[in-house]
Amino acid sequence: MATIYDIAKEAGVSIATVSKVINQTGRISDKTRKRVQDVMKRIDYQPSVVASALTKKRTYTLGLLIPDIANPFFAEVARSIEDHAQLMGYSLVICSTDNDPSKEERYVNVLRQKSADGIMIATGDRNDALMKQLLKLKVPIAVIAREMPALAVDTVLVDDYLGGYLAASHLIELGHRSIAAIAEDLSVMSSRERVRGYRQALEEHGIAFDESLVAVSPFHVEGGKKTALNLLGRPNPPSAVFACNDLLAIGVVQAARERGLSVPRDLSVVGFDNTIIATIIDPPLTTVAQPVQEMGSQIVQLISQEIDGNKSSKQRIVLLPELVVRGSTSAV
Amino acid sequence: MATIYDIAKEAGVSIATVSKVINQTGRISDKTRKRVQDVMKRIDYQPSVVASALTKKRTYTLGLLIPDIANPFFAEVARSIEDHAQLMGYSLVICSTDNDPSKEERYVNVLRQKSADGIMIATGDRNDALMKQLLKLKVPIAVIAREMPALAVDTVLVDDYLGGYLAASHLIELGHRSIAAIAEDLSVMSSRERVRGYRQALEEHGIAFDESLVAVSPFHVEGGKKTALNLLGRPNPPSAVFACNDLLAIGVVQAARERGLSVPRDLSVVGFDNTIIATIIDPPLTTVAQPVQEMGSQIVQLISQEIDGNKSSKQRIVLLPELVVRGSTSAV
DNA sequence: GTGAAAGCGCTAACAC
DNA sequence: GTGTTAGCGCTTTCAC
Repeated sequence: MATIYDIAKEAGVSIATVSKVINQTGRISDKTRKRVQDVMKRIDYQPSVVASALTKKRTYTLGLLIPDIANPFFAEVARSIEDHAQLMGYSLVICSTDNDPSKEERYVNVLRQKSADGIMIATGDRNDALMKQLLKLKVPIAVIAREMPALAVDTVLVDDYLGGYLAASHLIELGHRSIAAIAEDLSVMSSRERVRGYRQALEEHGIAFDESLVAVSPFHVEGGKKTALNLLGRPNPPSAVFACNDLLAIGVVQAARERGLSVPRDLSVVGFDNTIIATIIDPPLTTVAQPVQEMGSQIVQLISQEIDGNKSSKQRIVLLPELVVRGSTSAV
Repeated sequence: MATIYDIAKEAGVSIATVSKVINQTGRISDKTRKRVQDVMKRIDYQPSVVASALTKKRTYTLGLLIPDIANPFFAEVARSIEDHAQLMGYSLVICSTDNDPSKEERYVNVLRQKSADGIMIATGDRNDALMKQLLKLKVPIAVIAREMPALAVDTVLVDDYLGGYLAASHLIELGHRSIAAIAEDLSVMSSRERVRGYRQALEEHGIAFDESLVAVSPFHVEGGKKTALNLLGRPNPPSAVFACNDLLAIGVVQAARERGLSVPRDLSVVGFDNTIIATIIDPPLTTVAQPVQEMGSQIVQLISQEIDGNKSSKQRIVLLPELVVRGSTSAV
């Protein structure tokens, strides 16, 4: 690998001069700049970020903590973040934690050792100890698609409450009165908010809230299916289900099928996230869309401001979800 | 951030000693080792990888070039690679290139500047210039799920030919005689091989190969759908379709539905990859499974050996695909 | 406009 | 067993 010394020698200047043309700092005559640039191009010289990081204290690397990159929703979020990060000159290190606090901690330590410029977090609601630590260490962090109510931290998320409200309202307008909800995990804020929005819609329309219609499920297809099978096996099964994410919703659709029910004729289903999956299944899923592109853009914005230090106070950016009506819902 | 000097001072030793306990090199008495370790723990000291990288020439970072992390197949591959990389002490920088040579080049330059220890490539078949360059630069590389026939480079992939053969044989055994194939892109080796396997199966069973039944399509759902609509609109539509990946297969299923055909009663469909999507749709998709876990494990193995230099020659590891029979295929 | 030199946090050779 | 010291490839002051 060529170093700055090779370039300097070849161009007949000092390494300081080369450094200045690389970083476009100081004042260099057009003539020497051109000469240096030519040499760099000819040698195919790539300045070492690791060397410059040592003095500049910048690695141009961002960590992304997510539950699982193989989960379609988070994969889409990651892609959006990657693109925006790239535009701002950052690379992305992905860290799939499975929401496991010990993996979270291990990954955070790796990111610290590698001097990541910032860490974006979409995992570990329960683990606010982690974030407190990061905050104390002054590591720039930003949270996406999660809510950390008690912590002063930059956040971008969707209005989950509104999302739940939109989903339930849609079903109510279609004439449904017995609407179940399947949540991922009520200890997770966003899940709770979605259910709260659902409940609010019911109440506004004078529908009594039935606690037993709210179920909690592991957040994958199987979980949704099992939970829905229970719900549908009740004496008075619901005519519609609001699932807190698309994977759960698919599970509900599968459960309906297994019970010999047709979606949407016998059972309406609304999901959440609007992942690729929602468009792929049959019937296509009515779901609450998160503006993933915008979220990626905003979080990269937030963390890069945080890194640059031109940021007086923390922000919480709340984006509005949108209901996407497809084929999995219909009038009773 | 605490440095090695802080630890040394606090523990009353030299920085060399601290370095030795960090790296478990040299000989240190148990007593001083313990003292140093205690201090490190107390201060929550994280050794700087960027500083050590400068002398060790190791960043413990691997680049992963893929078409799109939001594509379920590649997301699953990435997850597998991430896990195995982590076990070997490496972090993963993901680079979604959209198969765009200019993005590939940009990402490769970033990875070089950051001194990534190695680059894993699952993108850009056409772009063997890129790989030649990397090879010449002595950057450790390994290719996954792609084939670079003319290049001496470590590779792990599935036997695509066998995969196509398995898919077609399955359909033939079910009594199908008019079997279409939809390929992603015939300039891509793996696609070509899958079609070749399909063709071989036909010939072995004395079924005349009909060129017009092989179609090429953009590799997403919409593409598969459009292509399948054409195929199904022919005077003698096929009774079965082998699609070269699950996304295309979904498109075929959607097309069938649009034509009022039932899958598998009127049309059998086989996919490739066995992504989460195959299990989610209705009917669940019969598909050729790639052993994603094993592939991730193998490629990390290969590249880490390459990095460590204990590797005399390049290898090409060919894993065997397996047909997973689900509900999208049936006898004619 | 340009260059000399100190220093970023660490490793590794060598001395003791 | 432990410490001294010269780099690793770059940035940044400060002189000229």
